[in-house]
Amino acid sequence: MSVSRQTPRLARIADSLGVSTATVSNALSGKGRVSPELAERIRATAAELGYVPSLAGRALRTGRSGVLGLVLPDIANPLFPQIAQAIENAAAKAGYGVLIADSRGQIATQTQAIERLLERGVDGLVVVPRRGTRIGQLGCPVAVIDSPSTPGNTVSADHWAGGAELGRHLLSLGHRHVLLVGNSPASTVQNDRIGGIRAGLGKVVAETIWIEALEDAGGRGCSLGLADAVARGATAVATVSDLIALRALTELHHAGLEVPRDVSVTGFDDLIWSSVITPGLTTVRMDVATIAELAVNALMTAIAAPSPAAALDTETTLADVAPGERGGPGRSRVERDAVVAAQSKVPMELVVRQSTGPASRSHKKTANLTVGELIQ
Amino acid sequence: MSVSRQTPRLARIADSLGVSTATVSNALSGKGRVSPELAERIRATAAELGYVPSLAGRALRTGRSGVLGLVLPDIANPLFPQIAQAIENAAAKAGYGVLIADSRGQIATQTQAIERLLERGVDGLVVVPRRGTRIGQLGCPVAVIDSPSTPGNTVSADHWAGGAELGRHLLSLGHRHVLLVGNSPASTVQNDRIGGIRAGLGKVVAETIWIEALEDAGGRGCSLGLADAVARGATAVATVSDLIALRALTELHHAGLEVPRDVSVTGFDDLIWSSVITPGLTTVRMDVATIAELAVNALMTAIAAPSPAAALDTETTLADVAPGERGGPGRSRVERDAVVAAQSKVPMELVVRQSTGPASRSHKKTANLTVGELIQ
DNA sequence: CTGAAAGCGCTTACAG
DNA sequence: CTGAAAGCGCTTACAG
Repeated sequence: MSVSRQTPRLARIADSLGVSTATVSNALSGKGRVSPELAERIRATAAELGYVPSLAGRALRTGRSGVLGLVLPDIANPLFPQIAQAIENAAAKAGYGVLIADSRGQIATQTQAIERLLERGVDGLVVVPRRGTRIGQLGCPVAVIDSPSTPGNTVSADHWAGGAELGRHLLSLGHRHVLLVGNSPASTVQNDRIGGIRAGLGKVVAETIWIEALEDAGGRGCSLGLADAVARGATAVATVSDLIALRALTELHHAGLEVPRDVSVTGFDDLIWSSVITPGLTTVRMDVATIAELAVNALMTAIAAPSPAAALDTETTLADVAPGERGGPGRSRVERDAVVAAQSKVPMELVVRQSTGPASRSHKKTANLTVGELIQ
Repeated sequence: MSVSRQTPRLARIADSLGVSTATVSNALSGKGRVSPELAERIRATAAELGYVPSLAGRALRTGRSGVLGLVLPDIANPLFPQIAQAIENAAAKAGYGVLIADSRGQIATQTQAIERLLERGVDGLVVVPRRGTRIGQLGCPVAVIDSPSTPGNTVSADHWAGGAELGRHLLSLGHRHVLLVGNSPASTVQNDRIGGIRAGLGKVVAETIWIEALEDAGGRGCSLGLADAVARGATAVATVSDLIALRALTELHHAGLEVPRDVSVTGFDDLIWSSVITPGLTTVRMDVATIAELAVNALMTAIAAPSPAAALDTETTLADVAPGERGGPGRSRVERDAVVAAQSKVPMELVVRQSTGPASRSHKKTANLTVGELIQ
């Protein structure tokens, strides 16, 4: 591990070379106002001295912190690590740091989280909003990662297309009666996924159940009635997330139904354990890296541009800028105010594993008794 | 959502009240050098104007960024969300932000991640180190979250005690032959957990298998030989993580063994889905909130103290401080250099669910055939 | 109790 | 091509 040492400042480099700090700054930032030779010498000394620029000084002068904020809805969502990693990655590439905040369940907390990040002077915000929340003008560029159905400007996976591909997959396996399982109808992501699956399935009978509604009636962790659905003729259970798929898998198992022999099961997200379990879960994966890159790049553009992005937004608060406050260092953040304008959809990828198989009608109701149970 | 507005600076408050910025600063920071009445008026105007201090200005002046860095080993580890949330939470309480970085698989990346955070001027670092990595002197206070067996200064869950409690639980259920499943013998956390379980089990036969070794031979996702172990007389499979437990659960299921009737299964960590599956997984939960608080508080102490914490560490690099560089704003970070000294162990909590039950010897080998299979 | 002044480290017009 | 100067917003001795 590196041994700590006295971090020299710009002035020290300037002193040791007998030049001005301005020249050192120019040389290091590569703006080309310095002769190539001098620039080279300066870079060499900087490297030798182990110079690390003070972000605080730069931030104060430029009015930019070099930091992005990441606001997550429910950190308990296992998708979080993927997103956080991808964003951090993309941000690092752009030379930015990532400050995290989560809105832990509460809707009010989301606002506070954003507020905190804003107070810390983030240059931009990546928000994965809570269900039913809309992110408005915030005082800095914002990229929203959500469903494409979300009104406003977002970057997201094409949940609908992913669902459609999954639907076609099930259709091609001969499934003609599919049970769709979502968690909350308030989620646009889930609605997109279900809508896509339905479209992919075409005329296939597809009934949808929402866990939230079931649990309101039957209590947390209540049965999803999967065995009943199978008894009624369903040959596949398509869920909107791997987490729900896991619950379905075990409920079916508990009912003595075997996957995929008796019934196929699918998820969404390709969470870490989806490939570990037996049978492996057929699921749909989003390209988080690409989504993160789009979001971060959009922010970078908005941050770099003085205000053009804001011009694309009708609700921009440019008028709020006090006259005589324009330009110069430390200029109001309002001028860069903008919600990232590009609405992008990133394709999803179907991952077929063993949890889906041909629809079979041969399944016997008695299959839910094991030999052991018969003997006892 | 809040409408963005021109953020006024200290001077504006000072101007509008006809006082000096020094007085405003003093009033707002509550250092008590201002008459109560004036202080009150200042606070009122600040609130009215929507004053938000510039962290950049403060950072530059005080030499402190108000930000902590969080370095995570493998962000894919599902434990990450819990830790990240807990740290963010604890940091927010202390008025600190959290900058994330992950070492994505590579060991070298961990060093880079730390470096990046350091360059951003974090005041302290919380590191969950990669297996086999040791975190040395870094140039700022560091709190390591790992196993208590890790040499050096750490805060962690008492994995050993948690394992012991689990072992006693299995013992009390009558288990006399337990299979322990770990991932890598290089992990001190896993060794602690397994050591604890063994201790709790007392004289019970306990064999340990390491997945890493198995997969080196049998390939990724190979069988863990659980059914064989059961055939040899094992009545319980105790794993070092819920993720492994999930794999065990499905492998056992696949082999036609029923949990907990034929064999009990336990995990560690109480991941989100552990209560969702059927049967619910018996596991051991760490008090992440407490761990995070200890880590953050330790950092706060080290940050506040000029250097005392460093004095506790024999490897401190105090000697590196250039003479004449002590004290004053912007003073070298080296002086605050310190690895948090307190080695703390936080108790873990056993969560008993349906995946563990009494040891039963009555299990029939034929149980892995379902009626359906017999008929076909 | 209050204020004038200095300075943290940087970048950016502006002059030369 | 290079430098002197100003200033981002804050806090902290130091005087009064």
